[in-house]
Amino acid sequence: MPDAAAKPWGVHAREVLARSGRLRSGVRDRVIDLLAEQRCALSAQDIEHVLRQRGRPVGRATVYRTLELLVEQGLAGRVEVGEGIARYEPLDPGGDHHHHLVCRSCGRLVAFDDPGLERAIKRLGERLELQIDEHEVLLRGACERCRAPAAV
Amino acid sequence: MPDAAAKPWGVHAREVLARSGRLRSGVRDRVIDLLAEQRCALSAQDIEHVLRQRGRPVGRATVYRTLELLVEQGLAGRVEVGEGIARYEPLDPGGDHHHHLVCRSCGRLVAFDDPGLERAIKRLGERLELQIDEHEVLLRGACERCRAPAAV
DNA sequence: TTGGGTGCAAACTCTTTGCATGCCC
DNA sequence: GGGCATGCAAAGAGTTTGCACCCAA
Repeated sequence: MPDAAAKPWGVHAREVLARSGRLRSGVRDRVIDLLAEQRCALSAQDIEHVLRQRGRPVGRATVYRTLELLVEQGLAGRVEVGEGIARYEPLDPGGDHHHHLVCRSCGRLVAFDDPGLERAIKRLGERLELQIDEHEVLLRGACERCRAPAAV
Repeated sequence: MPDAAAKPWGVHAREVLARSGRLRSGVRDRVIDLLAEQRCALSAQDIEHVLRQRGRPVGRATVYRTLELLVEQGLAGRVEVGEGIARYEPLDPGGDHHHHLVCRSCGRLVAFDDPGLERAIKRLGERLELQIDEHEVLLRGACERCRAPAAV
């Protein structure tokens, strides 16, 4: 998730791409801006749809290629929530990260972070003979909206 | 993972299916037996290949239908490690569960369990306004074999 | 001008579905 | 005999690739 207090993610992303020798382009700018607006992950198709709705249609292949590039450069993360679709989200350059809950009722993806969980995973890595480079926690259940529909 | 000390998973699975009014069949028996042998998850294609190698070719559709049935009945679990392929593993009737590490070098899936991790997730559910029905933890890194190749 | 970027369409992979045939009870 | 189970092939969904055209530097 972008850290608004420091440098906006979009700016950071463009800098990293420029530094890696990539040309700047309209499509990449639009994809980056769209991701920068998000609080959570979007699928490639979401991105294609939104950009089309905004009157800036983009080729599907280009969306995938741009996302691949962002992931390669460590700018975006790929989240797999199952069902065979990948979602992408901006990654905090500071290294902070979070996990997701997929709501069974509304399908919404809710982000959260939890130091206790991080600690448990760190200890686990020490306990086992494993080297853990990355971890992903996915919860399935009901989000706060769907859990207490009457309260809303 | 099957609990060998109690009733073998394969026996349990056949009983559950029979109780739910399903016909017994050769293909289902073979898929159940193959899963029962495994220490960890297999993909639908793995299953198809192994059964073909054993001289008992099975239609792809039937494999998927059988796996779907096992998941429906709570007998098997679907593990999504990304890359768009689903893997299936026998589920301990006792409710015990574990998580996985995908090895970056050899692609092996290693199962592990960790009470600390379970506790952290339980607390997390209490802390947030979320109802957590299920959780999945996926680690990526190096398994013990690939981490210390010289030691083996 | 030139090499990277883009879009279209076709290819690919994993999975699901339709339908005729086969087998269990 | 009746219905579920099976297999084949075709359909689907998401993603990747090939290739000709376009644009930024």
